[in-house]
Amino acid sequence: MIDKLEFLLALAREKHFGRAAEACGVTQPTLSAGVKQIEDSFGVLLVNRGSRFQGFTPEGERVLDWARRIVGDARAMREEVHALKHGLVGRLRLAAIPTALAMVETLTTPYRARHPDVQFTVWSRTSIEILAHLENLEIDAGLTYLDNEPLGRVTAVPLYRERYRLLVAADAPLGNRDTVTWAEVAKVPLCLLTPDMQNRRIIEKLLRDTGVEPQIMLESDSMILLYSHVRTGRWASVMPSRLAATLGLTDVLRSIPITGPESAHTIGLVAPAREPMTPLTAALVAEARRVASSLYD
Amino acid sequence: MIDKLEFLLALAREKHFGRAAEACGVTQPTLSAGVKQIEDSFGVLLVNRGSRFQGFTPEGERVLDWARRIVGDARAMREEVHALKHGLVGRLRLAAIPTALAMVETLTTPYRARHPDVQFTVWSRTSIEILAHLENLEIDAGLTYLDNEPLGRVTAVPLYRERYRLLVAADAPLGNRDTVTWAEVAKVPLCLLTPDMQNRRIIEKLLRDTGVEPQIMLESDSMILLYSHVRTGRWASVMPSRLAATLGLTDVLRSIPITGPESAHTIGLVAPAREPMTPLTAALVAEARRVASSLYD
DNA sequence: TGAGTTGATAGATTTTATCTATCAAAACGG
DNA sequence: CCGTTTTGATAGATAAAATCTATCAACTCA
Repeated sequence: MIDKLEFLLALAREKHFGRAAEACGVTQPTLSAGVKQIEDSFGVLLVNRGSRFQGFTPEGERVLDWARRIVGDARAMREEVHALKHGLVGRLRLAAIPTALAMVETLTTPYRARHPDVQFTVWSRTSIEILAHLENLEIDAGLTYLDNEPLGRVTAVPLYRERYRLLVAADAPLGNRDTVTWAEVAKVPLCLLTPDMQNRRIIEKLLRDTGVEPQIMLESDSMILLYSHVRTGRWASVMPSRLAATLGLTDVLRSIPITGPESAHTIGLVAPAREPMTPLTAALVAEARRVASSLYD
Repeated sequence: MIDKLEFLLALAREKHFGRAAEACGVTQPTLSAGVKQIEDSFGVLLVNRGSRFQGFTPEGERVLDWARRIVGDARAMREEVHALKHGLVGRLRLAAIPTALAMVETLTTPYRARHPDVQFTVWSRTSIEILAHLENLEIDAGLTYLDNEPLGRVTAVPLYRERYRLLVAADAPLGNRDTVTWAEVAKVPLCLLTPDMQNRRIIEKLLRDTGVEPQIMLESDSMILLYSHVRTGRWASVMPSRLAATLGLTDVLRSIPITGPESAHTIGLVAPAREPMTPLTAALVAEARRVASSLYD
């Protein structure tokens, strides 16, 4: 039964019987039969078909919701029993928004000191993708904005607040200033994240609110790419202050506080609101709570 | 997998492989194999055995906890899908403490008016049994005390407060009074519920607190039996006022308010804290919230 | 129209689940 | 202390299911 529910989850993820089957490690007829069996046992069609996958019926959506929970609980049960016997061992699957990637270390380092046998996989994702992956049990926790998108059924631990700085060469326009305003920044050609990133949307709104149309000369989904451009001293960018500090400055590069309208954007850890959580995730949330006090201002 | 977890739940209930198997509708070797299979898949012993069932290991208790949730969620999923197709149909399994039995009607009658196809099974149980049955998924909801025993993971809806009256013949001692005190009641020979009932313990404490050793002439787990004795006019009892009113008085029988220390005992509906609840249970909780306002004072 | 995609179906095969029958160990009772 | 009963494990046979390969029909798109 639970494996059939996993078929459904894979189908929701892949929107394709063949690929869902592959993801589950079975053949396509097996997955089709599994889905059909759930439908028969419930006496309701769950998937709209017509020579191809066409989404779920309303009943299917409800079953999907339950399936996520049941499958998640079943995994949590396995993990907990395993932890009782072998201690905290396994792999935590995390995702973080690009501007928070450099902060992941503040969680993983003390976590590893406490639980040396836990391994990590960390993906760089948009805030929306992080919530979707959390929902689909593809990650155990995420680092993302807590105060914008609706979060859903998650436990959230605030970690710190994003404040922005202009990264610019000392000999470029504005490069000699101690502080700048958003209105001034809006007139500088910038390198920013791609528009699917919430950070880009936040910064772009702050810039536009000054009445000036910002010039985005270069965009990327990689902070490393942005930073490597800015480092040449020939490009400018706006970055969270902590990130700028982590990446480090050169003698030609300055990180200048931006004054003016402060928009509060809290970044924190999000994990499924499962009670109890899996031991690995529970330990991460505990670590986040500990770390939060030393970061948050 | 889920059916194996049901085996575990049955075993926890019956504490006996043979009876658990019978309860699941399988043979004993089948159930034994099912339990063993879970143990193998987790790599941990869950049940202490030694020629007979000897309880669960610590890991077993944890698995049991998860199993209750997973099995409950799986049932809720089935019920919800069924309700989407056929409306609210099925059977609600309830239990109530004896003194609340006469109040069940205030929930079931309006419920039935709204959902005519739902059937009911109602058991008379002690407050402790009700919580245990709720835990074991043997009932969907219960009517019991909300403010004494620890309730556990349940949703509780307060319905009304139990206040006590002396039921006594008009020509018996105290029979001519408009009010009596607990100290006076303690000197009258009484019929009460058996000591496993919380109501008995509550009343007995109120009586003892007056310093007099109460005389319990007759005890039973059935309110009907107590009432039929009191109705003869030759026995006396202490009952919640609402119950006395429901059962009705005769011309020789009086229901006299008891003054003195008021101990608050709220009675309410308890249902599993599942999110979302099964549709049948959700409707009952909704009904309870509606009814509560008209009952509670 | 023809190649490529997609999911359902048929039939064979393997795997799993379950049953009956039996056994060994412990508990019980005189 | 010895038969009897209770209890859960085990063996072997059988039934049920899950899964695979191969194929098909419907649709899509160039």
